[in-house]
Amino acid sequence: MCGKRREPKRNCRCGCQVRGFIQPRLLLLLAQQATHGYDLMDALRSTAGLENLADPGMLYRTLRQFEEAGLVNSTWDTPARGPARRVYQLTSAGREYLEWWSADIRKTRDQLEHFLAEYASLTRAPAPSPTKRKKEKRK
Amino acid sequence: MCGKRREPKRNCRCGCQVRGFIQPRLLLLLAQQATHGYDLMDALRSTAGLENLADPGMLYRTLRQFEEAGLVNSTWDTPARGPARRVYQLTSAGREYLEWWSADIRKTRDQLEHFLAEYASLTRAPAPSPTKRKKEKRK
DNA sequence: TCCAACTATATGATTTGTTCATATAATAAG
DNA sequence: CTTATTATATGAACAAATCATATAGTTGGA
Repeated sequence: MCGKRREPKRNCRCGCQVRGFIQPRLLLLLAQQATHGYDLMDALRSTAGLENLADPGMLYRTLRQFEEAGLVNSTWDTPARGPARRVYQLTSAGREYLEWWSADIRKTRDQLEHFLAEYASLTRAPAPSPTKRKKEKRK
Repeated sequence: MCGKRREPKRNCRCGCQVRGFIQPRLLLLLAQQATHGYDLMDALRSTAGLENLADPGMLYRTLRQFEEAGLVNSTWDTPARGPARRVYQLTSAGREYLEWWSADIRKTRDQLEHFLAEYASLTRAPAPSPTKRKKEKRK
């Protein structure tokens, strides 16, 4: 199902995507090495399953937001050849935020794990006896 | 960071959320047992970390979309006491879609796992030697 | 030399998903 | 007779993601 079952789009939003996953990905890449937007885009594109995170629009906007929020600093790099590039480097606030993200992502992973376990137990027991969900009356 | 660092909201969207995660959750619940919206809401609310998926607006809209897409059928149940309730039951198309979702969620979990592994390796090696990312020139 | 492809950054418009607010109605409890 | 609970639902507002497009310098080839 894709909303109203329209024509298949080039980049269908259907399916499981982690909201804002571009943020921790970028922070992690910048934690590994200070670099510029285009390079980050390349890095995302070459990571399996993250190709669609590499929309230039999202990417550059996110980097600007990071800077506004003080998570990164940027300086212009004018290399001998090629156009100028804005190089971003993580601040300590950015590192903290990355830390927070990783804790958050751990929680989300646990939720997905929980879902998968439930689904597996369902498919193992093909004839589900109608197990009534109890609803505990509050107070 | 929360967009533009505004006042804390009651249900801040910040953080890692799986886009559309209410969909597989509902399908799984309905695969376990045919039931109505309010009961599904209760079930979601009692699952840790999924409380905010239980917005009535989202929930009822999603159920209607499911029906439009042929993933569920609904019938009215008018119990001896209490207001009428629309009971949803999963169709075979719905079961297929749930299957597809579980495969998709597995992928997402793997991505999160990959992120966490990378982050862990970064924090294990506190002084990151500037490991240049190679960019393979395409043809 | 001109044109295409690549590197690099950026913004506007639109769509979709989520949240918030609110409406309805029947029943149950005090 | 008022309030709380059960139950379904819609409209408005907002946020995130996508799609489309703009720019400009560089590199390589015809």
